Amino acid sequence: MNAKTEARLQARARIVKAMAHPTRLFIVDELSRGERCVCELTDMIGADISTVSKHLTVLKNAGIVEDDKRGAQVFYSLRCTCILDFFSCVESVLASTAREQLKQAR
Amino acid sequence: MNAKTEARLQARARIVKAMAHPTRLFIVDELSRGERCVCELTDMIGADISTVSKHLTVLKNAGIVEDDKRGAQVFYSLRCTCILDFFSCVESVLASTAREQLKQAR
DNA sequence: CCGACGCTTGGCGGTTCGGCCAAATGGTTG
DNA sequence: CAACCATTTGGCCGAACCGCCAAGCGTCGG
Repeated sequence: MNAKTEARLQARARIVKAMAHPTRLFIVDELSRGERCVCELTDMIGADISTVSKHLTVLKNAGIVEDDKRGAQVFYSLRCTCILDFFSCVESVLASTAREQLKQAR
Repeated sequence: MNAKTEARLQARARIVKAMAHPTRLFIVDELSRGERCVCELTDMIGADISTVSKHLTVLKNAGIVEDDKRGAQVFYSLRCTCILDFFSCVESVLASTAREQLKQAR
């Protein structure tokens, strides 16, 4: 495995890792319906605001969301709606697993 | 966030987490070209064989790959080629980030 | 200018991850 | 059966992750 391949894999892994958490998946899904400020997301998630803020930082560092300060509030939005394709990819795997388990049970 | 939503998010996160490592991304990419035994993958990756075996276990538990013992060897293959859509999703984000950075530089 | 609000940052404790080594398992061969 | 091969499993240890709390910082209203 050469250095170039390695670098590309790490770049990809950085994106995937940023998505690899239930709360962050929720945030991405929610932002797909429009921008939200931190407190709105915090209300929905029900965790400490600092926790949510850190999740948002992770997504921002991965280039998945962007922030927009307006007054005292910070609004987050998806930087690239193509990230939503992730969900259908994941659902395909889940569906395929479910199918397989049904077959086993029969 | 109700229990049902929570459960769905965790199911999704399990899949995404299983992909969230450079070596495992490599394995999935390699398996997209056909089944491989553990030693073949180990040669390409250049890590300890036990390390590779554990990565494969992670992918198997997530339902992404399946194993087939034939004699002393174990051949792994993708259980669901839809997982390859992941790569294009990730590449879209990377491309969009790259575009943005070019714009900044200008 | 002071207090309240919205958010981020630092830090701590606990859990999980990731790598290697060593040992165990299972299959094949002589 | 013994030696050997391919692979898995257990264990260790350092690194990374996650959640909360506390403190810091910019903004707004009075």
